[in-house]
Amino acid sequence: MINLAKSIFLTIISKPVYSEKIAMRFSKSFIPTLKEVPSDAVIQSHILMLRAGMIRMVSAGIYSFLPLGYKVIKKICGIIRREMDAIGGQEFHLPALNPREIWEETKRVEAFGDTMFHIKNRDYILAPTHEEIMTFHAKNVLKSYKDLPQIWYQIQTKFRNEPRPRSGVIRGRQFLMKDAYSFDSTWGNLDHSYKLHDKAYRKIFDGCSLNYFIVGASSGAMGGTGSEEFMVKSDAGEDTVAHCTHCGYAANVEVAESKSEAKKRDSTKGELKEIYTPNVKSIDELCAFLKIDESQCAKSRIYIFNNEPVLILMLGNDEVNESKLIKVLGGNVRPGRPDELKDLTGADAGSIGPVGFKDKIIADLRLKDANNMYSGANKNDYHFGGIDFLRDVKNIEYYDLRIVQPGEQCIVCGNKLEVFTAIELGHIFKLGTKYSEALGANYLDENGEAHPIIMGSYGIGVERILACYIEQHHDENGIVWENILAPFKVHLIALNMRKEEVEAASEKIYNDLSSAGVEVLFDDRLDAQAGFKFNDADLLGMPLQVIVGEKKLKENKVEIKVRKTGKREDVKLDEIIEKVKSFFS
RNA sequence: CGGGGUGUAGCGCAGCCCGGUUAGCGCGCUUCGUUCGGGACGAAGAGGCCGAGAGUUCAAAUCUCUCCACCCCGACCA
Repeated sequence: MINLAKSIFLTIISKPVYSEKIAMRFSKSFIPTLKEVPSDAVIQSHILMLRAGMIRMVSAGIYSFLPLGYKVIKKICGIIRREMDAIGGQEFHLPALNPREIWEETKRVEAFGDTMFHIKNRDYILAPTHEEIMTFHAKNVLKSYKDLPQIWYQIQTKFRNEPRPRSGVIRGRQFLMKDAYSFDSTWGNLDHSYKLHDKAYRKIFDGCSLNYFIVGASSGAMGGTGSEEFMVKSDAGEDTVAHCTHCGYAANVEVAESKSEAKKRDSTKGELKEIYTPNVKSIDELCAFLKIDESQCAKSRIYIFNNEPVLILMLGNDEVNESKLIKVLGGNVRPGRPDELKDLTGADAGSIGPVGFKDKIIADLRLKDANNMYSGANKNDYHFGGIDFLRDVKNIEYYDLRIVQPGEQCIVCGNKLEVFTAIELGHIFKLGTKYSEALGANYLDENGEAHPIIMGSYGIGVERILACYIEQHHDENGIVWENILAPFKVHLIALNMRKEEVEAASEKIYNDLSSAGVEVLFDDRLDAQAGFKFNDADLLGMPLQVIVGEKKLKENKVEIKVRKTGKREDVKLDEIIEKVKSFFS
């Protein structure tokens, strides 16, 4: 008797207050699909989200999620929560509206500049991220080493006044971010928290069936332990990265390096000689004219740094990487204008060279101490041959200045590098004590000494997961959902609801599926043509389509179509549930 | 912020150069009928401040100026 009462009680208290509706009728749902492609969408994920009735634009970079799209967002958030909770994360919900004062304390009002939204009639800002508020709470609560470590996270709306929103939901002015913050007492413990996030992030992106790779963001060398970016290859990407599929080396091209052989010094000592080279401008023309290899040529580029000219020498057709150049010189660099080139050297681009150049010269490492080189003679239509960088040019400084090209050898393993653009999905970052110091978030150690809490911050763009997923999982007919993120598992299509037997059979299947716990979207629209329903089903892309038509019903069968493969199979009415369940198991 | 482009019905567009009936077309929507396994057909409808403002003119979607919005390329991107 007591046991019975207990079990009833447990049943009552364990019943969830609310659970997501798993079955929907198309005729009663707001899923405004579009046949035509909206003119301002360019990339596939944007086009398909609009066409599938998942989102609508309100203003540049501001989108509404419609029920179908929001359903997927909720699933993504579910996966994120699962993995964040698994590493001990605790979910918060912080305000988006923040007092500006706290942002002044960390000097980030200035740092964000125009990217931050400011409220006009109060001293508030709309938060672009939440280091400040999280640290504010940490300061008030985490007083002792016994309170640490902590992992706090939230899934919440961020506001950034992007100068140019683009690619639909990928770069918006308002977007959802999962942001997490770790609080530790030692740097070693921070390493641990960081690794936990690294692991969780891999599980999240794997769980979402995304094909991604990881870039050490802080430096090109593999040792970038302080920060990693989780990236997805995409033409809509905003970062260009070099990636080695063999060993996993990945780096932003701004810092990427490859194995490129330096020009070796010849044992024979050539004489410096001026050569008449009429109308020869490019390296290729020079090679053709003199019948030499591009590895014997030094290309010259003139940049202006703080109003001072700098001659940059590159081997053959290597291109100058301006990011690397800026790093070397220290900012404020621009290419020289044609008139400046003429004034400085007496020649136009194509005939410029290091011999006799009076100002600063820096060269790419591949050229170090090279001899017997060809380069411009600072006189139109003339080049020098036999240049010895030790003998004929003085004070050259050497740096890595070149842009990595596709197909070059990986700096780590020597296999071929790919170069492509990518979207940043997530970023994990060892913050250290920047915010805890600025806001005075200290804890007391075992000896009663105060130390700033050591922090990490970890972000994921929620909508980007969705957009990248669609970028990677679609075909010419629409979206192709894998089981995990699909808004519904089954798209049940009644081909002609006006036929009694079709209506009766599909209603029964609908009820059976939903009571079996299968998420099902039932296209019960009365007057839509078969083709119309098929195309909508392919566009929306649920993994399995169950097609109920008059013909097959005569044999007590329906057709099941797998969206991804297009494979069709006839299934007996009383075997549908079993068939569907085995497909998803 | 620089360069380019576009704003006309819910969506996609024509008309604009060269001003002049009631501003059109396709999709979608409403009603009726016929269709019903790959975006059907017929008939009848509804729906517009032609992005906003100012100007030129007898007359402006159309010409001029200003502004705004949106898209693309670039710059920027904690």
